[in-house]
Amino acid sequence: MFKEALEQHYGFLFEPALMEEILRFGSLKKVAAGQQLIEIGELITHMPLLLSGAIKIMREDEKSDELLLYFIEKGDTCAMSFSCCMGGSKSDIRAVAETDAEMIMIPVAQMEAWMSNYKTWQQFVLDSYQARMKELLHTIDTLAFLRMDDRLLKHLQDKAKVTGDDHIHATHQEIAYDLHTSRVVISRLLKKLENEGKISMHRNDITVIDL
Amino acid sequence: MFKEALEQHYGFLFEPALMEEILRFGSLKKVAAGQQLIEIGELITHMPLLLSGAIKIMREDEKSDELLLYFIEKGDTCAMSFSCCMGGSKSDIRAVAETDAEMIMIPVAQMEAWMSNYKTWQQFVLDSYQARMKELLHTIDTLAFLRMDDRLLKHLQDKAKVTGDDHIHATHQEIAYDLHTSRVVISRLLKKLENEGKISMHRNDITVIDL
DNA sequence: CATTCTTGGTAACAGATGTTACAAAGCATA
DNA sequence: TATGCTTTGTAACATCTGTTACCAAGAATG
Repeated sequence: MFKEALEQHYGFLFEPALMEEILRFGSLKKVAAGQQLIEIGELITHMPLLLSGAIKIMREDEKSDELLLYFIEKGDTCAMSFSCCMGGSKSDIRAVAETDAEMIMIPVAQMEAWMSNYKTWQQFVLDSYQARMKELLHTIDTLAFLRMDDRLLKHLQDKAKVTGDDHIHATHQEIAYDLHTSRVVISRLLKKLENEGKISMHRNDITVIDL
Repeated sequence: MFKEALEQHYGFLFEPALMEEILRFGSLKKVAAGQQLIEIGELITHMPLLLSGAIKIMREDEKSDELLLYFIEKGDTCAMSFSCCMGGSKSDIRAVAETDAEMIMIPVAQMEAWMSNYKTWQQFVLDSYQARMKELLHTIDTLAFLRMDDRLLKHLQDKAKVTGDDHIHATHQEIAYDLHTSRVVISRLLKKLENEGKISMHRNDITVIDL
């Protein structure tokens, strides 16, 4: 059962009666790193409460160009999934497991009921919206005000943080996709960061020194 | 009184009892174009319901570099002001009247009460969040996937739309601030757009042809 | 060991954007 | 009209980012 993990991450947020309901209607979902959770345009039927691991949220344009928006960690949920559920609309984003992850999936019907019946749930949903909004603003700051070298370093630091490991296992090409640039640009800037002593590099392994 | 305008833009959204309360607790605020409504870091005590005109929402970094996030029009509200109010936190954005504008200001205390008591208000707040989230995603798409010439044209089109006037009265410098670039770049690209027949230019007046 | 595939390094170039500097045009006002 | 201020045009250059091409190092496999 996932009772313990739920208690640990959400027990202080939700009232006992609501915890009961979550246990009753929620189902545990385990995913492996790299697995896709939601695709753009897909209808969302459940909302995830993350228990462990990290999820990366991506955006894509018509030309299939990608961009990493932000990571979601334990104790978080995806407020966008909520808004999509409620409105019966389709997902604006793609969600991919960054690490192995566990989450509780709540069906739409319950969410709507809880919104009226549980003050703590209402607050949780509003807080989630606010948190995601802040993340999006942060993403905008990064895009508008930083150059690629700083964006890259920040990305590596973020990635080290959510995985809890200062060793990053990713190819230059994968990083390039996240930041919406080309592999050559990433290789060039990584070399520069290494010369500046902020990272060290080996094949398929970047160590973030400047955390 | 602002009863008529309120009925017109929000009557179909809110139940009669809630309309009553809005009339009782809300106060009308009129602002002139260019006037600042909210500054970054400021504590927010009221939430606006826009009746007429348009508001532009700006972001700023530590170096006082600016960026236009999006416009708010009649029938909209600023979901971020809501989240700030509820959390008692400070504003992440600056709001400036793009045109003369009228709005109803709702005090924090009422908003919180209505959230529990009026289903239609709850829905309105959630819809606002979703709408603002979509705007932010749109802003991110623009920053990540478009080059400056397309961003500029899009900006001019947006501006024409919210003011309801295809003549834009702005200096190149002002446009440069909104898009976070330099005046020279804007002059260069405007000239290019003019050559392409998408706009025509005179001093302090750009006419958007390609709407 | 030889071969193949993946990954990373680098050069050379193109294009977009940012910067500085200066001139010219338009507007306002003495 | 003369003067000064604001706004715009443009050249020249620097820098950043993206693209293409090719090679080399490392890993995997026969």
